[in-house]
Amino acid sequence: MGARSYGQYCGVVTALEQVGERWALLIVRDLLVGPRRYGDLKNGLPRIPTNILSKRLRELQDAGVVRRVPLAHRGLVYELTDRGRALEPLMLALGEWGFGAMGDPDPDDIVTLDSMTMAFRTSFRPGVAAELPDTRYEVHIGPVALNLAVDGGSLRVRPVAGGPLVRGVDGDLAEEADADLVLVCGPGIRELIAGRVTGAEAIEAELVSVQAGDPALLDRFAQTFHVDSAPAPATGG
Amino acid sequence: MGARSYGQYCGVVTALEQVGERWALLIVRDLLVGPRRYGDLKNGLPRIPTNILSKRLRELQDAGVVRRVPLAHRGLVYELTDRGRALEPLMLALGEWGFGAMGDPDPDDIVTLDSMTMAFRTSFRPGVAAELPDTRYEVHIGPVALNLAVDGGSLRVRPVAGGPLVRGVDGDLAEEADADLVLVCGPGIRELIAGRVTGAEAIEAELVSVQAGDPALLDRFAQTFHVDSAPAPATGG
DNA sequence: CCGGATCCGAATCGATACTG
DNA sequence: CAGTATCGATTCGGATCCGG
Repeated sequence: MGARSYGQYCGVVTALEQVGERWALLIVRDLLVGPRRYGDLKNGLPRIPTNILSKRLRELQDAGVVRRVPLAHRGLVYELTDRGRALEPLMLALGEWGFGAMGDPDPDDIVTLDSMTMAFRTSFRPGVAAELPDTRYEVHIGPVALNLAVDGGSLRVRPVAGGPLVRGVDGDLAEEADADLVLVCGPGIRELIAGRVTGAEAIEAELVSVQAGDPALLDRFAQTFHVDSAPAPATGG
Repeated sequence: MGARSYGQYCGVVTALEQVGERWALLIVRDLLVGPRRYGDLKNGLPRIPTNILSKRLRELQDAGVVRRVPLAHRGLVYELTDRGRALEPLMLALGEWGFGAMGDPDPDDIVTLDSMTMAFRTSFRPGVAAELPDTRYEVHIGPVALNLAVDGGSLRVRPVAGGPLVRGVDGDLAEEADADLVLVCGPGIRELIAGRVTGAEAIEAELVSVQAGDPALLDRFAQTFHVDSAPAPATGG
């Protein structure tokens, strides 16, 4: 038994020993979005030391969470195994709980494509969405631009091709026209997702700005993507 | 922003910064069972250095997860705030995922009352239990003895009064008679909870030993307390 | 005994530089 | 691109000590 073991025979301990080290779950978070190269991960986690990234990837492979896959021509990607993908419910629970503690960003906090992708997956409510018309949202938040396609009770999150707001200058508006609602927002979007403001209030307070589409769709957006600020503990304990 | 910050504006990061440090979630795990004194926590986590326990408790208070409550006469207990209790779904997800990676215990791994209590909460299936007759189980696993009272779709886990198997010598069998099934088991109980063996097979392989009650109830136990070895990832991503 | 605080060696982490 | 090597800064772990 390693000196760094928690020394208990318990599922929680086993989990923490496999994915509880610093940075490990953030690597998993990004890999839940899709396979990533070493450099992608490094870019998505700018403050991770490269030696730690390397070490964690080896540990995650040893734990059977991550797999190394050679790419067709050259290079390679890391991807989650089935066991790694089974961490998704845990990741969503973590993001949901953390949402309730988010304040305003520190001056040099960054926002990444993968973290926002998982954030929208976290707040997505399939049951509610299934009762609403299919809708496509385009959300710009800082340097990140995402396309959210709600289709029945399922959600697909993709980066907007061409990046944030650099389209349109040469007439390539095909995709933008695709979205029913195009939003530009900042951290204040939390208020909308937490249900602390209505769509109209969010626009009024300039928490979000509607670039295209019917502003009334903002309330549908808020119903679809919602996190309770004070999640109720599970019953039956 | 601290040098130890992950530097991202993201719910997962916020959560990890509040409860992602070493030992923090194990403290929360034990507090999910009930309020605990400093010495209780130290006992339940024998390998935690006392300075770390002290530091974590302060951090968890700063994060609004834990509260310090003076006791009636003297002493004090730590207890979870509402926000701390909201970590229960996360904890169950962690325990469930970790269950699938548990092997046999290391020679000096220990088992504690609180970790086993959370383990049974993790594997409890309210929906299944509601379809089955109410049942009371008494489970002895190493030094730990628990009483599991399944009542409709809810579960109550309590330590067996008097501790493990020291009752009976003086005729105090009132509580034991209360249980419909009394089990003594070791790590092999995993096989039963994972559904890899039937109740009869578990007895045959000596994974569990039935001290009292109808051995046929073992299958009801396995239906009630069950963890899928390969949990399916959530859909809709 | 309870609830910590203090001290110190060992291990880990973070930042930067460097290599196939 | 995909890491390894190195080294100072932190944190962790283990033990001891202290006040009530």
